[in-house]
Amino acid sequence: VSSKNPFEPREVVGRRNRPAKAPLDREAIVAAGLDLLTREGASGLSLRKVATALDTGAASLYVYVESLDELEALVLDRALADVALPARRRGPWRQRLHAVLRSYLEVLYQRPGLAALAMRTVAVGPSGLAILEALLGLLDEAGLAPAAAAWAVDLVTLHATAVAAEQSNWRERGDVLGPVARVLDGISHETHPRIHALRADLVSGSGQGRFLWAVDVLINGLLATPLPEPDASDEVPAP
Amino acid sequence: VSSKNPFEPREVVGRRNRPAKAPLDREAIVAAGLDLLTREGASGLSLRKVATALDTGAASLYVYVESLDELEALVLDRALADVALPARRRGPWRQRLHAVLRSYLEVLYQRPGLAALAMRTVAVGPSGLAILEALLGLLDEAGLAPAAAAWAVDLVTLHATAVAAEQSNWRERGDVLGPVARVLDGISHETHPRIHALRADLVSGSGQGRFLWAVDVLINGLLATPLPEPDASDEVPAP
DNA sequence: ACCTGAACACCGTTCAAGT
DNA sequence: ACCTGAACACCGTTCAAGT
Repeated sequence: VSSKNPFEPREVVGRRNRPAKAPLDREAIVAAGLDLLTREGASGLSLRKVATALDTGAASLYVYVESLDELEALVLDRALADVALPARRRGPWRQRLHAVLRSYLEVLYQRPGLAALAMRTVAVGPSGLAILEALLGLLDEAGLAPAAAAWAVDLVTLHATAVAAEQSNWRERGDVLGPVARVLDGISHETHPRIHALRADLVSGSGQGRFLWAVDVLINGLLATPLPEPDASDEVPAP
Repeated sequence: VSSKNPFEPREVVGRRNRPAKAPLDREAIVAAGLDLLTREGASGLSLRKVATALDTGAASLYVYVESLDELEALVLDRALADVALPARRRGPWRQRLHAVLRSYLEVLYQRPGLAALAMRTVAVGPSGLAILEALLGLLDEAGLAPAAAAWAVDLVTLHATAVAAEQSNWRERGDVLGPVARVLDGISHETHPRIHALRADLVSGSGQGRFLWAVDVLINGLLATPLPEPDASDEVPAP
């Protein structure tokens, strides 16, 4: 059978038999999810789109993944593998701490929608745990008591995640900060004297500069603030 | 016509003519939205559900509201009207600052889904501006330079919002912190010595206690950290 | 055991048609 | 000017039916 004739019906290879396409697999699902998220943003990570990318139907994914929530947690942890952790214990701890947090921020910021995802998911996969372990080490080097370091690591990662989420949002909608600045410019001195006076300062500075300043605020505050007494009641910690 | 007979067909009042139901109106739409959000959580605030609550179709809302995004911003600001701001300038500023932030946290925390909404919306409505103005005053009392107060107010509200979002999330899913604690308990001392050692401290303390401690960390850090030089480049601020 | 299509119960937004 | 129903292009999840 000479099959050079272009008009002859092409032999339709069953989609299932194409060796190029990896068979369905938890790994492949997570990889496709992260890929879609990176390329299309928050709305790209849906079970239906992941399924389409893998040449199947959404229902088929449920064999490998319990729900969209679980897939999101897996995608987040896979992305967090890219966070650069300090290899050796060299140089000032503050610099290394800055570097880890900046890397974390960047990983979240580079994938639109990933930060929002991190806000609603506790990262306890292998990558998340590695970051946690590294941060605990750095906070120990900083001189924090172990129990304080435990609370501090939460504070510091929550801050970085929130900043990434806020900024990713602005970017995804296109408005960087312009509309806010315009609102602030319209604020009357009579009703809101402080906002009026500070209207420029409120939106000043680059995201990067403000983030690193905030990290220093956190570090300096942590060094200056002891844990509250482990009293049974919920009292205000002593200043 | 004696209409006491219960079997007589009730006179069906045209839905449009019932005086009990307020006519469509931006105010009514926002009120219905906040009501749904409060009672049903994040998934309660949808254009279709608001429309059903107001006895109309989703399309009708577009006369009064540009999009779901705009409705969300309006609902957020209306909810923020409940935040308690200090009436007079009495008592230590730190206590009043704690009180404002705790009230803000509570308002967000009491309406499931509102915190997540606040994470993706800049609150520049009347209520949001009133809170901003009050916080700027308190940070001025604390002794911060005006420009520092401008950045600080952002840092402090972002933190409170993020904490509310994180905790609302846990509550909405039912798992308070148990699953995380179980994961941490399974962490090996060999691979993650610090996480293993601190597995109890990482999840210890009440949300309230941790929040107030974190606020003090922020305040103390702000008092100890000057703004970076307004250099053109994005340098790390001096510690 | 794995995969599938169809169905269910939802979304935001648009638009032609009515009053 | 305001309201409406229907349509469009999506969702996550379930389930009976196939192999």
